[in-house]
Amino acid sequence: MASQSVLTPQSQDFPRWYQDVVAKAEMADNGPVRGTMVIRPYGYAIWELMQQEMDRRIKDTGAKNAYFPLFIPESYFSKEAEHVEGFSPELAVVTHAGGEDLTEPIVVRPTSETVIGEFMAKWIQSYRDLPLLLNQWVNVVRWEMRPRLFLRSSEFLWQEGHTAHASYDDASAYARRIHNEVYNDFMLNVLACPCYLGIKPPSERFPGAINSMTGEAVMRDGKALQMMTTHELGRNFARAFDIFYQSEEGQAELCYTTSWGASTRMVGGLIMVHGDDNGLKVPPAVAPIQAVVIPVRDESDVLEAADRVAADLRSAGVRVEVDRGRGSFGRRVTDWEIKGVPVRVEVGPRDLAQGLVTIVRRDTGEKATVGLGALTKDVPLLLERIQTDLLASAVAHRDERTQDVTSVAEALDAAKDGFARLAWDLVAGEGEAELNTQAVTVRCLQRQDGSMPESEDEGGLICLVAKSY
RNA sequence: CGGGCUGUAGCGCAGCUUGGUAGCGCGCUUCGUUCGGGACGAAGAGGUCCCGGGUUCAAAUCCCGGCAGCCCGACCA
Repeated sequence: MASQSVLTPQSQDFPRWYQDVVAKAEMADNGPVRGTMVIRPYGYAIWELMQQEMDRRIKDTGAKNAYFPLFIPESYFSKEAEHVEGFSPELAVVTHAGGEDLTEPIVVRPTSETVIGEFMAKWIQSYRDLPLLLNQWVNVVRWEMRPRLFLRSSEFLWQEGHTAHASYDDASAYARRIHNEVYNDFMLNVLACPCYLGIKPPSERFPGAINSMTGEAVMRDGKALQMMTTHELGRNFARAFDIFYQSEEGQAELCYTTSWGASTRMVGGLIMVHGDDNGLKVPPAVAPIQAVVIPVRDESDVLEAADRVAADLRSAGVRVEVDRGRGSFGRRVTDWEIKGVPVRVEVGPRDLAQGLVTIVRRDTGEKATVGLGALTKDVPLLLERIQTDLLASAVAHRDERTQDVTSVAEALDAAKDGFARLAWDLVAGEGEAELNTQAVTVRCLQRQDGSMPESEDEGGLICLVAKSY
């Protein structure tokens, strides 16, 4: 039997590896328009589980879901100077509709601060209306120069939260709560993707924000991927859209607003953090299929046993599927490995004769034989262990790929295959420009202890720099 | 927008130099044998050779003009 690689070429050529996995795991295809993406049912099932987990956390902070229009009058964008400048190059604009040229072009939303700002101004009258905490799950369009499936597509799905507050402190505290209790908690406990949390340097800030917080994950090849972002918008958008409230003292006051988002990019991040040359490794928390039962022979007693095993696991709360494919054993196993199903249960006559089945972990390849009666206890436990082990190995990989350095030159060297951590004072200004010449960017600023600074003015900050997707 | 490259079956490609019946691998369909780590045999289906024009008895192949896509930089969730 000739050995043959599932995925070629391998990790040396990472984007190509990535495309192969996405295609073979039946996650997504390129859409008919350059940069758009078709998400296939398996990829969407992962996204749905992510949505559920994140939506629950968002609602726990008191935010409510709503919906705002896809089409935004172009004039809304010009109301905030930095915002329009930042987004103009990547807007898709409708100029023609109903068989006529439009008098005012319509922008397909790249993000919804502007429309939502317009409505916040109408909805907020009194301090009693605050905080106003809104979220929406929608598609947005950004005409990027180099699209890549999941990581940066022209159209993508996301959650965008928009809130208005009476004070800077309240806005700031809420933004930090979202960043920690929603985003970081989700990344650690659901996606098992540890992120460096920090603030963006001014050069990388969201257009119109006074502060942008980020979570930067370390991909398998050492490059960075921004997994989510939370912006403090100060009073910039409130001023542009007249979002006032009447205070207890009867004064008209401008609101402080925030916005925060996380997108289908997380699916791509998941693949590139946990995947290997055999395909995906999907953490059990977001695995549409947590265990696949494979009858090793197409014989009725084996098939029946497989069905019983699946029924038992299902009743134990495991998302399970029986593989009734006709291919050879090896083919079927490989196909499930590519899809990253965390646990494989092999049901065959030799084991069955002794009342046993074989269970195999996708993440380590480790095999064990267990009694039929123990499965409903062992598989859920194993799924929990895989979830925590995936996080542990991602943390270890992140740390291996991060070097402490003491100069921009050393940082450039370290950024060839990972992150570099150094004093922000060494980088700010000319150092950042020098890094940029080698496609290395400042991913985030942190305090010495790794915690989130109030702002870049704090002094004594460190920065993490890397190449990014 | 700079610098490289490619358009031929669903996917990956050969054929083009030197014009002459549209090919290969994978995948797909049917039947049979298989099935504890990527099986095998037999038979089949599938084409606007990117588009337009030119040269020629004859163009995937030569000439001219378009268009599209990919990779490396600047943008970005």
